[in-house]
Amino acid sequence: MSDRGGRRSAAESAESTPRYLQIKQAVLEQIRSGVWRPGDPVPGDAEVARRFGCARMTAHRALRELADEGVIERRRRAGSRVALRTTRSLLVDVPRIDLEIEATGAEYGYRLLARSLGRTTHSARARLRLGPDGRTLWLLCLHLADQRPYQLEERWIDLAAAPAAEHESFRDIGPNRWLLEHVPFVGAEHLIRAEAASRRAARHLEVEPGAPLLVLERRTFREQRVVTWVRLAHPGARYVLRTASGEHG
Amino acid sequence: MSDRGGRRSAAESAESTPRYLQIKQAVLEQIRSGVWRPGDPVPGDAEVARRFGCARMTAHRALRELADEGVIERRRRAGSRVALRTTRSLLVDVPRIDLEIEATGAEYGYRLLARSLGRTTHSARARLRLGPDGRTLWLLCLHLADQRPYQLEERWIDLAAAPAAEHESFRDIGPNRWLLEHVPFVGAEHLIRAEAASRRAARHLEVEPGAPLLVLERRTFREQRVVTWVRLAHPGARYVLRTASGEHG
DNA sequence: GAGTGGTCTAGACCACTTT
DNA sequence: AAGTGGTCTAGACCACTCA
Repeated sequence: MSDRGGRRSAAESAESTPRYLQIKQAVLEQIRSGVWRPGDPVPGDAEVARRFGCARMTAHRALRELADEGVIERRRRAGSRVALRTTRSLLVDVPRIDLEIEATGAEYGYRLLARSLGRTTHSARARLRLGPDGRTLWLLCLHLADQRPYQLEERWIDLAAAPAAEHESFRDIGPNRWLLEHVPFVGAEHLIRAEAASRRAARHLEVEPGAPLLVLERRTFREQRVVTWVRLAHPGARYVLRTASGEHG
Repeated sequence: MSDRGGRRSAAESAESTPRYLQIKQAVLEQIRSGVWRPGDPVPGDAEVARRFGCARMTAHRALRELADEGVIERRRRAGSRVALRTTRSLLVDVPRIDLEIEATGAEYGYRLLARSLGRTTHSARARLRLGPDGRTLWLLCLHLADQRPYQLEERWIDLAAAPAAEHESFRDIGPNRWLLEHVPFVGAEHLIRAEAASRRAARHLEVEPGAPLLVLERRTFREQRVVTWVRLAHPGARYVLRTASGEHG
């Protein structure tokens, strides 16, 4: 009588694909093939439920997910339409550095280059939204893949937000991994830019000064406070960011 | 008797926030505050439904969305746990160039620098997955903000996938906008890298040769076929990519 | 005012995984 | 074998918005 829940006739679907996914795929197919173009109306909950012979909730879930993904736009009374996609959003994966390197089969290496308490620059203070009495820990680290420089990490940690960091040497464990394990759950804000390598960065990354670097800056939040700010620099010639799988066109 | 559907006692929630969102927020709060740490068990559908006095479907939706967002991990029989977040996924906004520039208050400008039929390089052929007889249109365009170079766009279009492009001059409309309006719906694949400016790119972007450029490459698909491949280069000193709003930490 | 989407329920069956 | 998540239903009420 049914294949995975509810009541569905066997004739309607020999597949085990959930009904709401079948609906999503059918709608996407209409859009992909160009039958329904941007701005065109899309059948609503009731119509889809009727066509597919399912409950409105099932049709609704399919259409709601398509709306969440930006494929269609839904408005009460006005109905649903194929979205006018003016912006593309792009889901980029930023894995933990050691796992990323080991995933390629290379050997991961880590070196702490410098560690300093209290030497807080003015700009770091601003980026951390630090008060005048705020204390920070500053770290400079190098991550290596098969003994070659892979990423230069410069980091500030607000010691009020993560006090335990003061007593951690960071000689054997990278700050990223340490923070992931010691700061529970956080939001983040990222910038991606291209920069010319400074003399210091060039020396550590073993590139020419002025060489292009792909730089990722991240501010990490916990309850409105900036816990840490980090700058991750990669030699441009050896590194790319890729979109995660899935359709985010 | 209820405030937005179903049956809910007024005492339970004077707010108009949907029940499933209240549940999501409550779970997130436990995780954010560190009460539930990565790897810790999270109450399942039935338990949440009991605690919040709602139907299991409502609890299920909240937990399912948290799982979709990567906050928790769910496994049958084993139950739900706070996710061990080893990778960060990062949602980057790539708006349509003209809207992006005009949003800053600057005047948008566009210039077609070159247009060529059939001059398909070997590497372009490979990137487009083109057969030996495939024909392409090649374009080089410059996008300006207040008369200053902002983005250099180099593009190949597979004429078999978008035949109408052959008869479009692209002198007055950018290929991005044209394609958005003429190719219905597509998937895409992105690369982000830092590169040193070639002589040609430097001349057009008015930077020194070798200056760092932030380069975004995009392959756009329609039904398994590559419709177009584009390389968007920005002067590193004047451009950053930002994450879209929301928590993707 | 009427139609559309948004949410909720109570119950149901199934699939998967661990015990 | 049992417990958990995954899906589905039929019905319901509400909110928003357009005509």
